[in-house]
Amino acid sequence: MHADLSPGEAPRHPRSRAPIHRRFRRPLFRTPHTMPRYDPKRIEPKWQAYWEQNETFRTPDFPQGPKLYVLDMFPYPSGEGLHVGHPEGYTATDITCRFARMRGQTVLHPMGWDAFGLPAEQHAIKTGTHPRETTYRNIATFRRQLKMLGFSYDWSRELATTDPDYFRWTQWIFLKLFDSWYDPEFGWTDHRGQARVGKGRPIAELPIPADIQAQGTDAVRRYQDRHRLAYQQEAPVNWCPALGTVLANEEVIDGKSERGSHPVVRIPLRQWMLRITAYAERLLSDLDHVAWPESIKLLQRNWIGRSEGAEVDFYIGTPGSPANAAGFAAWQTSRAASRFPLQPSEDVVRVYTTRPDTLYGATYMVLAPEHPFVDRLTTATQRSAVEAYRQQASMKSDLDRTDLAKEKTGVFTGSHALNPVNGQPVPIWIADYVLASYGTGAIMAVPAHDLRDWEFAVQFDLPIIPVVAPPEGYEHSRDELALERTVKGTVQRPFAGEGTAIHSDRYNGTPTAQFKKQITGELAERGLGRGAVNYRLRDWLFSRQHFWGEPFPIWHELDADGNPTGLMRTDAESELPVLLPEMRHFKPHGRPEPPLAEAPDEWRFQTAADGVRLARETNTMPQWAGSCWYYLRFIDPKNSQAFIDPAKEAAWMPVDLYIGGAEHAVLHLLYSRFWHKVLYDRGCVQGDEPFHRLVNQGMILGEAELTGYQRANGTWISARDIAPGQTDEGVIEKGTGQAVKPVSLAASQVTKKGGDFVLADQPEIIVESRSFKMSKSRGNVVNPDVVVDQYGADSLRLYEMFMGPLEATKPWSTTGVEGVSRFLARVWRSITDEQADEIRLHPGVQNVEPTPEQNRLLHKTIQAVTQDIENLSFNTAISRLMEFNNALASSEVRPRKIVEPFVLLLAPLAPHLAEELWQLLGHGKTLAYEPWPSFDPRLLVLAEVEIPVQIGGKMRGKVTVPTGADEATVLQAIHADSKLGGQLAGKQIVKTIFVPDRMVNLIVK
RNA sequence: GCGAGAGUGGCGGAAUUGGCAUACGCGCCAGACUUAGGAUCUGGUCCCGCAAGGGUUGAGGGUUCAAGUCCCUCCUCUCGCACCA
Repeated sequence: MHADLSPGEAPRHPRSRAPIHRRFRRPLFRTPHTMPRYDPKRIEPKWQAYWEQNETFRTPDFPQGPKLYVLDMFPYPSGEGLHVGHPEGYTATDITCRFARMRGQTVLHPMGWDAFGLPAEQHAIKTGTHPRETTYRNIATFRRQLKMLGFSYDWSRELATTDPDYFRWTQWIFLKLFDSWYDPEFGWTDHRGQARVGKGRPIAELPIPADIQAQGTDAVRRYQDRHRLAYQQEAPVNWCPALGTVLANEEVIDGKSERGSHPVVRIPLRQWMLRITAYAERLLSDLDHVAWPESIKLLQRNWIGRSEGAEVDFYIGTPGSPANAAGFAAWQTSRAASRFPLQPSEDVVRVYTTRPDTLYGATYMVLAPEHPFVDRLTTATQRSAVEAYRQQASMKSDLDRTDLAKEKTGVFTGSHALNPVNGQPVPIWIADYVLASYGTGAIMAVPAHDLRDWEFAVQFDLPIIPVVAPPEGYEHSRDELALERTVKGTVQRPFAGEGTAIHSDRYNGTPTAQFKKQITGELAERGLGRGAVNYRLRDWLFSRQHFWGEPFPIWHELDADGNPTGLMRTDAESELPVLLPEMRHFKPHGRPEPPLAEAPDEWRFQTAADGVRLARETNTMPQWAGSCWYYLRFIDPKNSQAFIDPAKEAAWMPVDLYIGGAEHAVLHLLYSRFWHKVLYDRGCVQGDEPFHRLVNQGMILGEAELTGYQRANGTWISARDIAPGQTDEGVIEKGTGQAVKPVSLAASQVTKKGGDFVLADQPEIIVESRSFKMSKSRGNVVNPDVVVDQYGADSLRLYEMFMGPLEATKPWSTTGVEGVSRFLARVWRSITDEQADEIRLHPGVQNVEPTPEQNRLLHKTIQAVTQDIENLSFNTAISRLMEFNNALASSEVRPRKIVEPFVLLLAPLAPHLAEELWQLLGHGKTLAYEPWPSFDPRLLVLAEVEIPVQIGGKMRGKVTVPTGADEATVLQAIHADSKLGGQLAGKQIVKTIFVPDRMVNLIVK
């Protein structure tokens, strides 16, 4: 896809050249004896061993003094090993932790492994290696790599989600979810003392309706099962018959399997669901209590997708007796008495709408193809068409169905419903643009005021009645204009905004907002509708058809024939963990069932004490499960009595700083918050939000690449003339549609012209310059092992922090690493004696008082570095340290009083080098708990300041005046200045803007 | 399409939140030490101009004594969502 050879240039490997030369040549050409140069290969393992042996970063069970819980999103230990993206966030947290320790905080900073997951299982299918083996081998690699980078984790708290000691409690939490129901009306007071309504409660407290009670214990159990936060439902899965396995959504691309491109069908399978929707409102409103980036909060808000509107019932008559005027009248009368029922009755289709004010414009209805009433509403003449349509729709995934580019499709059922406000019959259609899983799975279609309905109505020639007049001077949106049509010479357009009611009986003239409120109230009074809130958020599909996941602690009861009865039992808490069975073969067995269906019988079945045959649940939990609560277990990782000791939980939670990739902005963070809230409701934890402050580190891209484009005949073509996007064949020329070949170019072949890069010998050809996401296929992945080998861990850490703001996306640059590596070597040389044969202090490092200038710079640096680290602005902290070192290196005398604090300032960022220098300065133990240097603000003040002078808003010069000088003194200095005074001569100062110690602006005439 | 964020030297990026634009690093140029240098050190490096001076923060407009920073219009890029009634 990407040609690697640049014309006329020998192939070149960007990373391999310089360092090899340096390693071999430097000692050879050095002066006779080897000088004690900066040597990370010696220093770094030495201090890593020291920290490990002395348990320097071991965290006590309870904080002594102020606590700080700093957490990284723990990695999935892939077979590829650590990526340079990982150490970015990890370095940021490590700096924060080291800094906090020096400031006297007790820091909890743990690391672990999100170790269940598909790749290990796929590897097992291919090679027969047990996923456990692969996983623990990968973990060992990751652990080695992280230790090599010198992170100050408390490794005694390490955990993996695959450890039975860990997933024992994952299963335990599942049982809590299974044992809970959500009571939306329960009033209580939260830990902030605020009154709340709605809480997760023990299932034993679920009120059982009398009619259910009367049907016996099995009925009661089924009723309870329907209300649990963990419940079962038939849900479609991606079944690939050719591969004989069920696929995850991300393994399906365009309806075909990612591997092999085999067709994938959607078939319903019994699935576990978690009722996260019950917590939608709290997940939304509690975002106000956390210090997260607004953008992430917004993402979550959009994902939850709250909307307000109304539910309205449309009368359809009873099965066998379709809607008629008499039935409609009777229904209205009975509804006025009974009010609006919680569950829709058999004689209505219930719709959800955000625009109840457009009820008079509803000219048809649409049900989702899966709506339970479709069968009964389909008339004989329509039956075959409806069946065919439903069949077709069931094959499509949600993704296919929501493909916007497509025309709307649908089929008439043959039946009609009656509009509750005017009794008008409206035809009932089914169409896949209505989703079964949102709202009530049915809509009233108001084509005049909904773009989707408009499109559908035009497609199937259904009536369009405008019922809202746009406000005066309304300009139609681009989308509205795109759907414009002309009927008998009149232009018609949909209008989706708010305005004033027309063609709506006595409501005519009512503004939209008022109309909504009014009609919702009136419908409610007549028992025909009610105000309703809906969420885009769906319940969480919590089961996977995989082997390498947590087994569910659930048994299914079997009848005499060995068929499941639908009733369930749980494993007792004391029987946890439920371990995975020992299996040898991981190959798919060819049936749409989980691999665990092949487990040995002794794992699969048992007979309960009461003689009932039980079959174990064979689905496993998704990878999200283990990461939902790991932050809690880190606080008390070895506890065998409880998932966490409540006293420790109270002492350490919440997580004060959580850093990780933005790719988890929605799902992981939403799922964790949900579990935490359930645990909170059930009294297992004491706060309702787990992560106080969240920061997303940006992505690190590969090194910038210059790309030119060449036609088949070898002529160049400007990047401007390349069609946007790519096809399978590669890149296409805009005008001709001809395929062109991308060619990597060397920097020497390219120059800058205007805002573009162009070919040096053909300046009319524009070349593309950009960085790409690191990927194996592109070959631009940077391996941390290689970087550490060549430059050392401190250099890698420092470079990743120096690249730019933590949250920004930024390209890798090998020369940039060399730059920071040179800085560390300069620090080494400014404190050690490079002339000596052995390592010793630089002769300039003396026990003398610093000059006022040196002292001022030190205090300025302390102030700036302190602030920068607090703000996670590590790039500027590093540049401050560079400035300081530049000054230090250029002065003959380097007083200890400024060298020592400088080493301490460097310590969080480059801990190995700092420890080594600290030791060299004569200190006997680690600097990890040395007090952070403080600064004296009085020392920051200069005796004199240079003030910029503007005349008429333009910079004209500068004057030097005593600090704090008043306006008159400064003006005097300006007039005395030869240049400035001259410019003012003969002019009249109309106005003076004076900012003390900052600037002066003179307005002259 | 909708939502969010971002556009500053050859490159990564700074800029007391409206007050000296381009800190720091890379790269490049020159010099020093050298048999040699891709090590190290010194100096230079936004653009035009010999200079005086003028210009410059994606483009255009506005507010202000003063705009990279605030407001409006537009362009480009990145990320997220995408028939949610």
